[in-house]
Amino acid sequence: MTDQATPENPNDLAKAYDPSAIEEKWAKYWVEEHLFDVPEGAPADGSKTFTMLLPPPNVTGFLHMGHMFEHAESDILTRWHRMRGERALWVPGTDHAGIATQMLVERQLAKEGRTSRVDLGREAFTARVWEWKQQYGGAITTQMRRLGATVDWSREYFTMDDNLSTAVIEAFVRLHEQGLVYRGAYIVNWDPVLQTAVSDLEVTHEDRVGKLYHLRYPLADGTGSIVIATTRPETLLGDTAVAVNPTDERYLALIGKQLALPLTDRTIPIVADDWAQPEFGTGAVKVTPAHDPNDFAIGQRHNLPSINMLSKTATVELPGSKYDGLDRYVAREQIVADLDALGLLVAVKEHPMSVGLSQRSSSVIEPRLSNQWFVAVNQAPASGGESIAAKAIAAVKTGAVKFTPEMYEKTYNEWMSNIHDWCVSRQLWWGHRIPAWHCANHHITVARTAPTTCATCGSTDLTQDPDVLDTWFSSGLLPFTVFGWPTVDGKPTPDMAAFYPTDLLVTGFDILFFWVARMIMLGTHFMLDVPNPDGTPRKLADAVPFREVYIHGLIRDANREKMSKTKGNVIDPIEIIEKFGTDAVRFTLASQASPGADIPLNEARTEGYRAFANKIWNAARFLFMNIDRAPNSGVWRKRLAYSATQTPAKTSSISFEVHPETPVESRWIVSRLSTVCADIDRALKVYRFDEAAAAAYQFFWGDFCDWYLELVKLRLNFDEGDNHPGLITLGIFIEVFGAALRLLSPFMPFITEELWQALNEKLDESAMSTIALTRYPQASDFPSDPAAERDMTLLQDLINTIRGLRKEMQVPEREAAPIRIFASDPAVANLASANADMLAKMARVASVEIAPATLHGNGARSTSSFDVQVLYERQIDVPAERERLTRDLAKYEKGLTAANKQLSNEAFTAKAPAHIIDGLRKQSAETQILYDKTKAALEALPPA
RNA sequence: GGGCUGUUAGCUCAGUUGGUUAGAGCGCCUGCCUUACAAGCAGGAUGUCGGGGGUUCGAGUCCCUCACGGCCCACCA
Repeated sequence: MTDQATPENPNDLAKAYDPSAIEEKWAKYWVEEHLFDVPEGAPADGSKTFTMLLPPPNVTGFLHMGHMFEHAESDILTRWHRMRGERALWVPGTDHAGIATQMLVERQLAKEGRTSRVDLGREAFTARVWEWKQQYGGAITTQMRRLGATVDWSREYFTMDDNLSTAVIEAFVRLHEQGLVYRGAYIVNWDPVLQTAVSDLEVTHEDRVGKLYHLRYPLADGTGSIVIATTRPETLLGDTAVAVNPTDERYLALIGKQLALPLTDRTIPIVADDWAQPEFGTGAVKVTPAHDPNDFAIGQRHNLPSINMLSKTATVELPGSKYDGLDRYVAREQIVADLDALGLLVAVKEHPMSVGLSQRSSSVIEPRLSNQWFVAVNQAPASGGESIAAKAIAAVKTGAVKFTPEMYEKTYNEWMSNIHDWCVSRQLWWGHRIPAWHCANHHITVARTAPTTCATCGSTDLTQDPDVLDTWFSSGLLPFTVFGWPTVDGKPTPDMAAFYPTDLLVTGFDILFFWVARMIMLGTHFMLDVPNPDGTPRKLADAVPFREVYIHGLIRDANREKMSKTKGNVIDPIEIIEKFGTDAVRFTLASQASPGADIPLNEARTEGYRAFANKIWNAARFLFMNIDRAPNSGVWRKRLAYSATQTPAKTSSISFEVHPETPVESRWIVSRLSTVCADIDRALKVYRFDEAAAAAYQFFWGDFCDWYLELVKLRLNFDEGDNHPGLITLGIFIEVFGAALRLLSPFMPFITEELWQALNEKLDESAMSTIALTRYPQASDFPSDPAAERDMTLLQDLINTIRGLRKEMQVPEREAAPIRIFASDPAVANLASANADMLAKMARVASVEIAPATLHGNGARSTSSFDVQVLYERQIDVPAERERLTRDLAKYEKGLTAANKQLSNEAFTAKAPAHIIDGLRKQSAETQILYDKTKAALEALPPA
């Protein structure tokens, strides 16, 4: 704790809150004390569990604002559930991130001027990647520790850990056994820079203006020609047909004829296929089965050969051809020029098109025919049952998995219903190697461990498939592999029994298909085979990887722009944290977080929440100062003892004592506390972090500091012995403050921990422990007191009215002035006289005079229940007062007219619900009073 | 081509199933160093709820339409 005690400030907190002085200490404490580690298996005491999997960041990654946002939301929920007495488990880990990591190490090699990965060899290269991983990997998890994320570090995993790798192999082999994995030559998205296939999802599309070339292909018999249209003329070298639509009358006569393919010595047929659209281009399309997915399909339909004419690096690969070895774009220009020279270039038109780019390398994807491994997602397993996609669709349709916001269910269904087989092989070295072995006779043996002989021909000449699996294949298994799948005996492990299905997944929509959908597919597929803990067969509803998915928005900059390095508008979380403190940043994020909503980050807002932290800090200073002043009495110590023993497990038999003679502000604040507890719980249940944060903020600043803390200054007198009401008030003050800290703790863990422990220390509580393991305040813990709330509201009205009047009359800030209250209701008058000290403190009232009637005009301010005058020599500013009254009058008149018009509408009174009509009547009556009063006051003003 | 989504105060956003006079933070104006806090206190101003039409006793909220944004999916040579 910082120690800047001064005679003026007889407490030991610094005058302003300095996050940097305390955050590291607590971050370290939370980790080192293993406070959030969760033991294996179900809790012995039968308490509920709450389980989440951290979306594993790439091992190469650094923390950005998006992580911090996601982690803040997740941590708020985890802390909240934990404080509610649940066994909260948040499992962290990192992903080996095949492509990203391999790229990074390759780049490093290049920078060192060392040999390429190919020269290094596979074994040495992967060793090098592991080395890199040990040394630099997992920067994010280090940063997470500093930010106080309450994950269970004892369970931290890496997707290439031995047990997880074994599970990946098991999953692949089982899919193969079920006939759901196959290998074949298909058109895939080829990244010529990374030299690997990538899945459809890893291709992003960009609109560009390209060129559409019209090329003439002469008939082989010399009787004519046909003009085709293409955007990629270089692929002409791989053409094996030209297709026209069977209904296209222009070409009917040509169907079946042979064309002399220009620049080659090959002839190719003209085929009829529906794919060719008469309206597009010339209506005739060249068919290149090896380099276009549609052409591949046409090739299949018409039994056309495929000519693979592009290499792995997208250069022309046609030995003997003059174009052999040319880059695809160089070849394009060359070929167009050559065709032009031959008079076969008919036209070149600008053509808007969408170009497929590799998400990782940004290179233009080249569709390429190659041998790849696929997961058959639409096929029923050999052993029976439904396809992977069917189960994944059912999981969401039946509500076993729920999305927030709900609209993502639609997106998910749409995608899942049109899903293609999943290309899972990658031509990389870093990742889980595919457990398949090829023999010299081109047979493939898929096995859990390296086989000695080929399963088909018995050959012993075996080499393992060089490819590795898509990173998302392994991460898609995580919800059950982290809990011990596959199990030796087929029964669930204790962890699986306790924590699967997990309760919630917090993630962004950017990995909805990549990861969320894959987890649902693989979870429902594999876990359906694992029986329930009691031995009964598992149902789909309990095979799902998580019961709920909460999808958050994107972090944007202050102008709602997406953050990107090229735009240079990236906000570094560490920087902003150093500037404002972790709690302030967390609160900023929470205060704007509602399902699906993007977060525009602007510093002004964070500045405001830094001020909020400072406010909390200073409220503590004030409390501590009073504790120091107070005699060492059991009265308030009992209060704190009560507070400190509030463990999450204690869920009942709690009663907070408030005596009827306790001053109104204390009864009021306790009642408000009850309400705000309910509000926060309600909001967090539906992921309205913004509403929860606003409720906590408003309560602490608006109610607790602005009103309670000021009023309590009237009560905290300790010079009359042990049972003085001041001590009772101090006890309530301590308890409400403690509860407020606990309420805020999930949102602002650092400052609340610091102050909670400081408070405990101050009260010599020996059983000190982290605030994170105390009970989350519940509405039922505190008595609701409608009478106190009503009285307090009236007093606040009175004080606000007097303040406004004083301001208008320009009564000097420090000068007290007498007031006169006119109220027809004696209860109002009584309340005012009984709380004259409150009025004096809050509105500088010198004395209160009561007049039993109402007053119209004469410099009074009015509400519907009272009029009040400030008795001061200075006259009110007549023109200003007239202006204000005129404005009010117009407002009331408008409201009155509208209300009365509606009330006299028979259709309204006949159809509207009673409470609406009553409400409107009441409002109309009140407005009428205000109108009359205002009108009278206006008339009473001296003439202009 | 298909789908989703947004437009509310100068700025960034709330506004639950349609219901009483639309809110918050920041910013702005005025006055205060009032012993927890100037990262503070008190008071104040600010809205044709994107345009138009419809349903309804009643619309920021539901429907249609237009305008301008944003996002996702897709095998348009």
